[in-house]
Amino acid sequence: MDSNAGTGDERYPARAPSSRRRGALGEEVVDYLRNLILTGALRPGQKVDQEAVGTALGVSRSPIREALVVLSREGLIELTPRRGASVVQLTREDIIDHYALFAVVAGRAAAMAAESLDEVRLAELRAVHERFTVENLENLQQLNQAFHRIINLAAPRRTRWLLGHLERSVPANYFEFADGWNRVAVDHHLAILEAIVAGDPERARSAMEGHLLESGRAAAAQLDACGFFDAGPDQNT
Amino acid sequence: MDSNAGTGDERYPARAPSSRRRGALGEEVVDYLRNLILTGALRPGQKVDQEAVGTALGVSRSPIREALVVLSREGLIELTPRRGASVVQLTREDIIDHYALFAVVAGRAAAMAAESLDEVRLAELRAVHERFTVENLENLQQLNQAFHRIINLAAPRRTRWLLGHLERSVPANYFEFADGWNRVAVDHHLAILEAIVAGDPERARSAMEGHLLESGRAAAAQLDACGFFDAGPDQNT
DNA sequence: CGGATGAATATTGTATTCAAAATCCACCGA
DNA sequence: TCGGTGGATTTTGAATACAATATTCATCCG
Repeated sequence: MDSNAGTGDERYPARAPSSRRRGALGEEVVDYLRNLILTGALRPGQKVDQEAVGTALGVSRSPIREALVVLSREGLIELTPRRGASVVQLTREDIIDHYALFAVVAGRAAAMAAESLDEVRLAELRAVHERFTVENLENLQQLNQAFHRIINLAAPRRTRWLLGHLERSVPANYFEFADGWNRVAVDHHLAILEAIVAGDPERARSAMEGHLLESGRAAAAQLDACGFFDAGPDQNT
Repeated sequence: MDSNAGTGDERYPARAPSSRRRGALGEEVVDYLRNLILTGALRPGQKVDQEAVGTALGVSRSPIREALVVLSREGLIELTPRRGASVVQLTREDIIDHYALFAVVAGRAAAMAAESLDEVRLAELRAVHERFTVENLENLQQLNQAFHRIINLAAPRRTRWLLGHLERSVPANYFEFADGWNRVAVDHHLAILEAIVAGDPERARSAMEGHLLESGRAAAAQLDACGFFDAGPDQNT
């Protein structure tokens, strides 16, 4: 008697309509499903039941369909023509690889930041870094994003766009800052900051690359600990 | 009396149903629209009329909607919540930037290829390169893709995935091999090939990066000549 | 004569319906 | 007992229907 209470719901947690502005309903579904996947609630290989998700969120299948398309483009689910959507099995190699890509792209942004950031932005960057070192609260995630966002502002549009995508579609955001990882991150950020302040593109690049490669290792370790990689493909087709 | 013949069509060229396998109908629409955008038939800023596209292709709005989502994720169109889809204005900077991203990612793949390609793949690579130097036909595009695909095989899954995306969503594929660009490309490919054969990752990386940065410049020049960047945002909203 | 206002129209986002394909399940035969 | 076969059920992909918002266009007021 744990689920499937007669007429309605299933293994998808229901959710309140939540200020449903008409339009962009699809995005809501995307977030919902991405969370389920990246937190491991939906096991790899598991099939995504459109109808079930629909009733869980109280929407029709149309926006869900669109959400599935988005997630398939992000590489989180696989969309086989007449057989529906199933969660992709992310391996440790995928995570490491993903962060390596992140590293080269963000490294590019950092190099450009070292060349072109003005004093105002630099001050902002310093301020965010300062708060990052001080706070031991749980908005570390936000401060971290703010730090990187300022740097990314120096990159041209397409690069910013790609960085956004790379940032979104990886599970580690949810766990990265457990452990003492933030201690390490502070050091990394300091190195990046100094290189940018010094106006040294190559040093900024390699500092950023190193930071993200380390992040990848940390993320992989965290996911390992959470058993994210353990369960082989779920066999409920 | 050029278009709008009474009841039906519009500025979207009609197209035969073309072996419509049920399922993956959305992909067909994606290709159709991407062509229109990347060849410049659809001007930047121009709005995409779902209904019109639907009647032009003889399908309903559902698959078109999905296609628009895909293209928005590729950065080719912008999707504003209650106002529909409009073609993104790609600037010269976007193209250059795009190729720069392509360069760092493909460079990574080339470096890995230099480390891990086995004799069989190397032979394939040499063969493709050989045909590339000889042929002056118009399947240069395909040979070029084959060349890069073999190299990309050495990269891990996520990198291959990203390369696929980067390759698709850029207009230059349609024009790159005009002019005497293929003469230059042959030299570049040779340098890459030699570096990989020599098993020198760093040389392979920088050869590949250089190749793609040059490609970017060539592509931008081509697009320039075609007037791709000229027309400011079309004002038919 | 110009600009604001409001109804008429068009277009979107979402829900619902429908046909085809896939999955499931019971029955049959070896 | 096991595997194949045929039909019932489920689920998908696409088309249609409907409600809400945008847009257009004509009118009215300054």
